[in-house]
Amino acid sequence: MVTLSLQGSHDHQHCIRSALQSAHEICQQRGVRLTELRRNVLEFIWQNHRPISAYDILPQLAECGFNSSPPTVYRALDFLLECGLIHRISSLNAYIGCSYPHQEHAIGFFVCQQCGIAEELSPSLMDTLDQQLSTSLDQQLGAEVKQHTMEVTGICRQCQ
Amino acid sequence: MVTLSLQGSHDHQHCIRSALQSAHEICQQRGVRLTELRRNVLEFIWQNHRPISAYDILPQLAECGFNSSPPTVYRALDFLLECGLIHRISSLNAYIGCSYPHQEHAIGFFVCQQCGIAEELSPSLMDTLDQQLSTSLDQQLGAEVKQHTMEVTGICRQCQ
DNA sequence: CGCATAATGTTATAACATTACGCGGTTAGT
DNA sequence: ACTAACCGCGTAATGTTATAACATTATGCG
Repeated sequence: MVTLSLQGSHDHQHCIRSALQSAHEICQQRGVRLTELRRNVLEFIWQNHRPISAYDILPQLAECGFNSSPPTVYRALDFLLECGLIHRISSLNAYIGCSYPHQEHAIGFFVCQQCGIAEELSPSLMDTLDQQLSTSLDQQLGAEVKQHTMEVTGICRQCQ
Repeated sequence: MVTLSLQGSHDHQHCIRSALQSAHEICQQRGVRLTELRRNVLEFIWQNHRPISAYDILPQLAECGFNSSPPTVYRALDFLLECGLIHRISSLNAYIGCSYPHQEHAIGFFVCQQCGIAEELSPSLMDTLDQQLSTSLDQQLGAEVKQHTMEVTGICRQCQ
């Protein structure tokens, strides 16, 4: 699933449905429960391709009649992160849906400085970078790479 | 200046002196003032190769007789960031001295999960990654890269 | 049913960062 | 030398993000 969110308009309802469907499959596969609360949080995150903060989710939970205190949303976020259904963009303290939930992959994002939209870097691109990195880090520092996250900022096509 | 902090023991006094010397030069060059407060903060950050949080710096400022309230330290941090003398590692909410203060460069770090030490990725490695990225992002998203930060975690040589 | 465990509710607090206002010293223009 | 503008810093208050600790409710299983 590739969202193409930066490549012009798209059927975002499709993104949402697809994300929920994937979540369903992955949770089933893992034997964990996609509860209503968790599904709601995931849906809020998928409202658009903009990273959303934990505290922006809280009032939306309140509207749906859920308890809305920080632990509630953070527990749901932790669960979704754990399942690889969402990612955290640490430079923004914000969360965003994973565009490639069915594959293990290194995590990277392009974030537009202007409009705030974010697009996940493709696993294949991340793989390429990964190889460069692993080799170089081993050579230069004798260090072993476990995981990496990458946050690139720039100007997206629409804003140019 | 390459710190080699992950490659075994090193003369850390040299790191500190070198960092302060560079800071002096760069500030002079830019026509900005490296005040006592700012120099002290830089020195605290260079105590070791571990990222340090803003709130860890505060009590140390207090010991030296400086005012110690958040704005004081954040102003100094902003100044040092602006001058490229330190970097912020956003996944840790922490700050660390720049190992390559004399060159403009993309910013990346290796962080050891075990011991917390951090090492800046060399500008040459970052350049290589940069090229990959710029090309791919242009092709895949039509987006233009302005800046990127990279945070890689793993196990350093000492901890292996 | 009765139990173990998972999920959520609730209260409080920790950790990180910024806004707003003011004051004293330095400096540039007249 | 006067003074207006700016810079660096002090201070108080507040905003934002995240977690700890404990209580309660829901779910699944023997």
